[in-house]
Amino acid sequence: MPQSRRHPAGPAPDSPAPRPGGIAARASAALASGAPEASYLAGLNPEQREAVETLEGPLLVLAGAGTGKTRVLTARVAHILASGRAFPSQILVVTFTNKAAREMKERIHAMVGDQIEGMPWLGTFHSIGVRILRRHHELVGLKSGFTILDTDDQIRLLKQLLAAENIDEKRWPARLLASTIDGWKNRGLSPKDVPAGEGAVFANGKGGMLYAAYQARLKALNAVDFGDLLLEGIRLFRENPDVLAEYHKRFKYLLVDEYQDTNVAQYLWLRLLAQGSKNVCCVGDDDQSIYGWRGAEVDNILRFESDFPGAKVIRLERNYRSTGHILSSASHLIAHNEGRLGKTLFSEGEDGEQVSVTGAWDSGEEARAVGEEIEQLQRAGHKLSEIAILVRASFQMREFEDRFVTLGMPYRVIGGPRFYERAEIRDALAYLRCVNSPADDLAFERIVNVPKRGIGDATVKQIHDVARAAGLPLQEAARVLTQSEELKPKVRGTLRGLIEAFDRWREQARALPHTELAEIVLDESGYTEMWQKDRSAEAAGRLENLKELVRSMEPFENLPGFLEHISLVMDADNGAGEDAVQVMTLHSAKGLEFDTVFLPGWEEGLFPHQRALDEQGKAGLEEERRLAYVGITRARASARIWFASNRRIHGMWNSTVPSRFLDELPDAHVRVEESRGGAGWGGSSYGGNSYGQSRFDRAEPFAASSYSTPGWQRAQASRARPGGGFSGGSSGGFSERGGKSYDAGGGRRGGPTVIEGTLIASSTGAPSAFKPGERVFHIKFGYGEITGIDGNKLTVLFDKAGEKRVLETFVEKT
DNA sequence: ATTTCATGACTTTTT
DNA sequence: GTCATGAAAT
Repeated sequence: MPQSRRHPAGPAPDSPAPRPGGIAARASAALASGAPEASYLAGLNPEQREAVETLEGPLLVLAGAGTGKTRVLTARVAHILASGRAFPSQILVVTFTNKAAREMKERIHAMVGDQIEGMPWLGTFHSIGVRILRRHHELVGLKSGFTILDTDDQIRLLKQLLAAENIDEKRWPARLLASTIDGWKNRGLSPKDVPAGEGAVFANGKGGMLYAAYQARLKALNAVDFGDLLLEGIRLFRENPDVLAEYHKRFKYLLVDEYQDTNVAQYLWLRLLAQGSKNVCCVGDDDQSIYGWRGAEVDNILRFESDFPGAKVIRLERNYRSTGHILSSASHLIAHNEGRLGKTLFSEGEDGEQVSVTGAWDSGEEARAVGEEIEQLQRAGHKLSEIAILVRASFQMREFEDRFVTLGMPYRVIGGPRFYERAEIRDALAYLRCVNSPADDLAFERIVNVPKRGIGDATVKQIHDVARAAGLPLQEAARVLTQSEELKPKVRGTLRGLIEAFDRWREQARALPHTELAEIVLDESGYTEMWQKDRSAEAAGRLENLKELVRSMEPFENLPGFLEHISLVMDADNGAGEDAVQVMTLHSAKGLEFDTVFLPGWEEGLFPHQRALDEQGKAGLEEERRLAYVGITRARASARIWFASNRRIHGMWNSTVPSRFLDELPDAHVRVEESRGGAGWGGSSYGGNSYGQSRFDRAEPFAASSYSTPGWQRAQASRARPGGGFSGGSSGGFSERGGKSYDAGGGRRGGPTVIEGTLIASSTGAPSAFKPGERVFHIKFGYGEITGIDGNKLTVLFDKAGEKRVLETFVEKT
């Protein structure tokens, strides 16, 4: 690592002392004189290399899917350091997620070694935002040690405000107000900036006022929400030019990842900081902008050149991930969008396998067939962790999960409720927050009656009244109240017990390590016991989570340190690595890649989602299309798209029409397949033939729907075509206009309906160790009673989940 | 104060 | 159909 030696050893990392001239000159001289190429440049293609080496002035790197965007960012940091143009502490690197920040950190570490230790300004927008606010808290009217509210706290606070204003929470839910305020904050609007008309939309003109009241409450609680971390930062910079100037001096180079996801507030924040050195490098892909619904402005990336005068744009179009057919399909699809900066991805790899499109009769068959294909892949030696199922909406996951549970196929759901969002974790954290800070009213409110200890709404209201009257935090108010005669003796006793417990824990906190303290708190509060008594399926997992929480505290110095970290980093590393099929939404798949990707549910209404079309019109459609593009480009070698002809929506069975996106795929790169599993596999898991019959009843107009016209037209056409039958047969239905024709799986089913029962009957084996009537426990479904046994498959009536068929290896006797 | 019942929503999700 | 939330019943 020659670059580490080039670095001056003299000044402390944080000292600005810029004397890059001499070093830079030496570095470039070394490069020019044909010195051995720096290791971080090895293997970069010409465009990547240009993006790494163009250090001065604004730069936009348009990096298509799989073109080595992170590689460029990390190499660029290495290059800045190696050339001695800046100290590690003078580089600002912002990402969106903690995960991205972590990965970036690791990869930079691999390149530059310990210099990464001197980079405190690598993190998410929000973590850097807090860092700045903590340094200048007094300038924005906050006391040191201000707390950061999570969404739950936010909603609770808003509910109180709505109640105080006598606004009907039914008609104007706090949740809606929260997202409205969030939206304003995303757009960089403080209460006075909200256009009057917009502020009036909520609760008959009270929206703007509520926003202002909310901000006032935050200040009173010495708290900020996530939006404030940026918004207050912007205000700080605008009102204090000297502070801004300090940061201008500090940040010589700014790097931004996933620029297409920035919202207006983030853009403003960044622009203020970038006005200093002007060396701002944004990396992103307008075609992967899929977060418009939470405030991301594709416009930011489209406007980059005019926002940052003199900006240079470099396109990375050489794809290293996917095979030819996959890449061509994705490119052809995304080309239907207008308003793109435009990139043409190419690869030098092989064409590989075509993208397959398969129709299934219904979502159940879709899951079954996909499950079967995965079993085949597994038998062929594919790793399960290289197979992903990417769905549009999370409700689609359940059917796959159920299927995998039945098959005994290991799977892992990515996303879903995150670790720190789980109720038990939030409760535990609320206890710790109360110990840490007696003034944390929101935390106190959360746990005052968890576990149930008889302190209900009425008592809480009394505490509130005392608190408001005396200007005390809730905990202190509660203490005062227990000293008075106002409470019933029983309630008074328990409340006093709780307050005393907190006092005791606070005392112990001085002496004990914080992990031990946490265990004591959870134990003595009765919280652990509450879950131990719980007989539901999740209880065991929750207790496990609590243990995990305590473990996760270990690396931290003390309790406050841990709590600060937690409020920003709401994710935990859910132990990856095991060999399991990955199930997730398209959104959470961004940035990942797999050998094989299944893309189920490509039907009008689901994908593109009806609501995106209704609410956002063309912009919504284009974002959905970008989502489709993201989905296809996740695949290295195999992309398999599915659609079902029937799907249950809100509990009702609906006929569906294949997605218009299927029309937009290029014929040459797509292979239309018939659903595997034909007769004998179709049908429902209920095993009832009444359902099989109804299938035929409903099937007629839809099963053979060709999709060479846009979705809704197709729907009209197929309805208007009574002769168009399901009986198209295994020849693959018929096609209009010579276009592609998709035959839903049901189409080739000519004979009598064979239900899954045949399969079950054939799976006889050794006598089961279980008996009907026995109580069992299942990791996913909880407790239940065996109602039937068939070989190694049990039918169990679960207390919570209803009747399910499961493999006996997945249950244990209770 | 707690349990049970009914009502309504039901895309995506980070910080 | 299913889940969460809020109001009536206990």
